[in-house]
Amino acid sequence: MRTCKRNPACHPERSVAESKDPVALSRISRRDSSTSLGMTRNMYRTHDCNSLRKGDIGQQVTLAGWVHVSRDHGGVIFIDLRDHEGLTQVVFRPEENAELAKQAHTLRSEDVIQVSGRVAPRVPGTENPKLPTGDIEVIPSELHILNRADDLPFPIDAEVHNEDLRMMYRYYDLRRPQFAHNLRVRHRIAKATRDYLDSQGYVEVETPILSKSTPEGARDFLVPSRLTPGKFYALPQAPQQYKQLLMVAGLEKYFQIAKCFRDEDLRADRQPEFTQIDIEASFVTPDDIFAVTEGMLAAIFKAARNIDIKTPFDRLTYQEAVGRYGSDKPDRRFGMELVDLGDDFRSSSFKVFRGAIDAGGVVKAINAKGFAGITIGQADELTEIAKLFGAKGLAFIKVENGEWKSPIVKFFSEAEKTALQSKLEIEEGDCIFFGADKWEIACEVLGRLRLRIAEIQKLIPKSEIWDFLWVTDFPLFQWSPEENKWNAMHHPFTRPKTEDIPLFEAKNFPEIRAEAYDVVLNGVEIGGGSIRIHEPELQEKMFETLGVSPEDQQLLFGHLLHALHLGAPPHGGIALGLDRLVMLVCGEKSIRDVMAFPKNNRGMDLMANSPAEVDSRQLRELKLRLLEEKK
RNA sequence: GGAGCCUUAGCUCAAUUGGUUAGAGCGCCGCCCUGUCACGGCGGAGGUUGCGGGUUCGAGCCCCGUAGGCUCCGCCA
Repeated sequence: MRTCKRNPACHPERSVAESKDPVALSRISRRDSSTSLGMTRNMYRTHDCNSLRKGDIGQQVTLAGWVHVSRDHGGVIFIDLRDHEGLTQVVFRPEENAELAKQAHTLRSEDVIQVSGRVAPRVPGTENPKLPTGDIEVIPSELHILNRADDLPFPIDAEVHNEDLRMMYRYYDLRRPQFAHNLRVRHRIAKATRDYLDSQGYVEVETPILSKSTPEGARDFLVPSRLTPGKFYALPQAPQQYKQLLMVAGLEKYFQIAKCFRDEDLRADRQPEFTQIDIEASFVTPDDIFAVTEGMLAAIFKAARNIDIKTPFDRLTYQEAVGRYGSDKPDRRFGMELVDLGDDFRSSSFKVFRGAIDAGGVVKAINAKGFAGITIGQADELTEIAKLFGAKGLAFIKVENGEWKSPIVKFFSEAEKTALQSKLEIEEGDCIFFGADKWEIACEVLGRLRLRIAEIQKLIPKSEIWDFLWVTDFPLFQWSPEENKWNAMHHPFTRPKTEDIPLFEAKNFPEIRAEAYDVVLNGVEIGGGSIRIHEPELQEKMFETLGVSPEDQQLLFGHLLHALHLGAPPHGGIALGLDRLVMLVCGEKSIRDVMAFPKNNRGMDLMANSPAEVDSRQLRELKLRLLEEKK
């Protein structure tokens, strides 16, 4: 599975992003060829390597690029010359120019050369239909070796799994057509974003990178201040407060393609520095934010992939999403929804189910169609997952030969069995998994099982599906048992739903819903936002609930509170993760594949070798001293 | 902080149950080759099997430890 990941033949539905084939790159490049042609005509070249066609036969041209591959027949030598646009075959013939052919014998992959010569038709029968330039070749009269390449650390036209090594030679790895494609898609997405938001009257404003640490949220990256020794800037986790202050400033429609920084552990889709499409507007309701986001995403998909996505997006409340899919970012590309069995087991004699319900919890189940053949290893793995997310164990029923196979079936009454049968639409070959616990735990456990089972059963459709949806009405607060206090689920500036504000007064915190929303694509959260609190009293009440003392409120958020007192308009917005979006559009599994210079798992750049030690003089200037490492 | 998987030539991988001198393809070097497009042919160099220890007559393979990579959990308002 892994080895064929990038083989287009295995996945014809995949984007050319998956392709290592330079031919595929040429296809997408043509869209831009009019602009790139203009750029390439200079002292180094008259055309790019994806320009020449039959109609150019007879022309004198100059090309420059890398030796992609050379096929040396002893006599005639074929060079596939590669640049960012594509490939052109260059043919050295001893009988045409012996001296040049001799030189061409020495060419190796990745040497940088410049050739001048005439465009010729290929010998009939030797045209290459796989190349856009496959009808012609260039017969050079001049060859300049601009730069030789040493022995290569790894091949760029083959799959290399050693990401470590690739990161060390990132500038070389980026020559892969896959990256040429991904970085172009990223550019187009950024451009479409700017163009669309500009058309809607949004103004791009840059906010400070040297910012201030705040107690809530992720760990900050700190930057020591030389001019005020002992004090630190923080790199922004998001431009959140600045954009709200821009609303107070009367800007009304703001956006920014903003670098954000969070000092947390990394994942395939998480880097310490990443990019958000950050949007904020005044006098808006969630519907306004939904509309501009949908319009923007439609423009992005049109520009990047020429895909027309369906708008408006479906909406699910948090309750619905978690209740039906066991996740606040449901992947709806397959079924296996959670089914509630509370009504059927309320007075059951099966103590595990009855007990969960009596304790105020739920009984839910999913039906994995055709999964009765589950192996012992798979069952163990799923049980591990269930336990990891808080279940005490995992009960399941295999339906084989018309028989329900499970140690728990004997506890079920006939009525209960009938209810299961009809609600879960049980058929021969199915496998039913149960969750009986507090609502949150039962849902999350089944949600995780659902995703893993879908993976095992390969339920996610091969064809490209772009399932966007909004998840709305998130809880405002989340209880933290570790800190023994309420935390903001989104962030402390999120406004409660107006109809829930009375609950706020009654200190019924778990019931309060926020005017907060996430946009989800194929089970991945690609963005989230909220309507913000614009009333200073409500903001103070919010801080109070979160355990921020009045003194700290002034110290940490004084500027924001003052701003709210100076006529802040109602406002709200959203932020979308650009890297994740590009990743999905490119069909990649990691955001590292859509960033030019990402960090590895431990936050290190193996190419530049950062982070690195600094000179003791630099530390002295900052009035910093390193602590001795404890052994 | 925790779990899983991985680490054999520059790269991608192989090596029966623990058994001779650790192999192949690509790349590299040399020679040959005039229509290829993953060109082809012949030859060659290239290895402390991540590192340390243990079990054994014998370890790439089994055990313990350790380092690194990736994925996940925690964490990421």
